[in-house]
Amino acid sequence: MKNPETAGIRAGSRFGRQAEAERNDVRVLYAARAVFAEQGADAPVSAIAARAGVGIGTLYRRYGSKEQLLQRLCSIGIARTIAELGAALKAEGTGWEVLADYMTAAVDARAGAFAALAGTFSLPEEVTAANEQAKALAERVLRRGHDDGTVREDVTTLDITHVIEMFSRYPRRTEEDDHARRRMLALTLDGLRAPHTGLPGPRPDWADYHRTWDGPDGPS
Amino acid sequence: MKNPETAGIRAGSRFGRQAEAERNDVRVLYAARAVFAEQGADAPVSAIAARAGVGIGTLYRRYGSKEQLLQRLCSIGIARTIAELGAALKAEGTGWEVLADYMTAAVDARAGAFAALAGTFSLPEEVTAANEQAKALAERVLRRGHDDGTVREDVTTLDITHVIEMFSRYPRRTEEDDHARRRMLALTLDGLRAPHTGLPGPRPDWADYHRTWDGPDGPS
DNA sequence: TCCTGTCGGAGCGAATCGCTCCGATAGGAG
DNA sequence: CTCCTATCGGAGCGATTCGCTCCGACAGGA
Repeated sequence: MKNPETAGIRAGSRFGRQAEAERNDVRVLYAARAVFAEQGADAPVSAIAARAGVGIGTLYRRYGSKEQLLQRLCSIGIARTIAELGAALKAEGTGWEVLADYMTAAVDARAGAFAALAGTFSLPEEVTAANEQAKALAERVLRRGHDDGTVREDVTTLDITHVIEMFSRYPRRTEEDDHARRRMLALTLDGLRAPHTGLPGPRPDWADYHRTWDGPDGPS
Repeated sequence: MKNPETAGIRAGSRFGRQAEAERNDVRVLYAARAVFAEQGADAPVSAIAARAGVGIGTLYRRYGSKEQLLQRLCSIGIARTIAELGAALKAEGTGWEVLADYMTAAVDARAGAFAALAGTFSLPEEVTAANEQAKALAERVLRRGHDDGTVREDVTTLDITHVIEMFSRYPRRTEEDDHARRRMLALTLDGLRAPHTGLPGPRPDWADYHRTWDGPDGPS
């Protein structure tokens, strides 16, 4: 690591400690995405380190602060969103189908999870620029649905953004949470058009719901 | 207050300090509902006291703990929900219209706001009993929509509950939040049926949205 | 004037969090 | 094998926050 040219370029080192460091980098990123997705963006950094199977010190050597880690995740997330929007533009199917697929993928990836702390940390300039790009792409995807008459005319891309953000924030503590979220998203997506299709999966179960309120130790 | 028969019965004292104490009781309840609605149920007790224009000591003399205050609010909330469901059963209109009105009112009142902390505090027995009653009433309201064919057959009352809870948790920091929430709820409600009606209000504005991310001091 | 009950908030103890610092250790060079 | 260096893991610090207690101030009623 004494050669400054290779500093920050990690794709080449494959053996020994450098390889471990490299693995830890991506493990931390995956863990951070998962933990922030499950517990919200004010989750403790220690939880991320634990999830990654890594010490706190290791985490902080890569990402100088929690804010920098969040920025890195935002950067990755918006890049992914842009890629998916680009793919949606080339995809086959009606405008509604393409839009629904994109929104489903975005919610699954929690693309709007960080909207909850809007204004609490600064966004890298590249991210705000990428956001503009994503907005323009989304406009084109939505227009396609408007043009072929499969998406109602009175929805805008900002409505789409709000929906993705709200569903991204929905908790995922249990499988029932996932199930409920998918059904609600299907409802909302059907609200974008007519006629309706069926809701996904079996009907939700009140027993599972009650377990959530009872806590892990059964009813009080 | 030396007569035990009048202890806890406050509707009679109208003058002096007892009247002030009485006013403070309801001001605290209103403030608690508002603060929990805006900041979530983990909002600090001091914020409630400040909102009510009351000292913390005054608040704690009425409600021995934050948990008791939450329980009181749950009790009031479920009673209100039951009353609205009863009214919905007698209301005129199609099954979808009645259901949509009820759900809109429930979301406006944040009837599902406390679901976020399910399992973190114990529910009074009366509340769990009232919940069962509300569930039965909701079943009848939904059945009406199924019977007259205005509500799709594959939604259940638990779906309705999930929708109310999710929208109840949606933040309300600005008017734009309210606006976005109303539009999304209209979308989801339309997802319950066909054909569609229009979304409420003007189209959302990206400029307002950006202000949220920029924070109170403008863009970075 | 005195007493009773109410009010408001300073502040305590506990819990949590972001982050630093350092001893332990694994791997490569000689 | 020995030594050196880069990396790892986590104890713990300082700051912050929160629920709650405690007490001095004070407004009526007798």
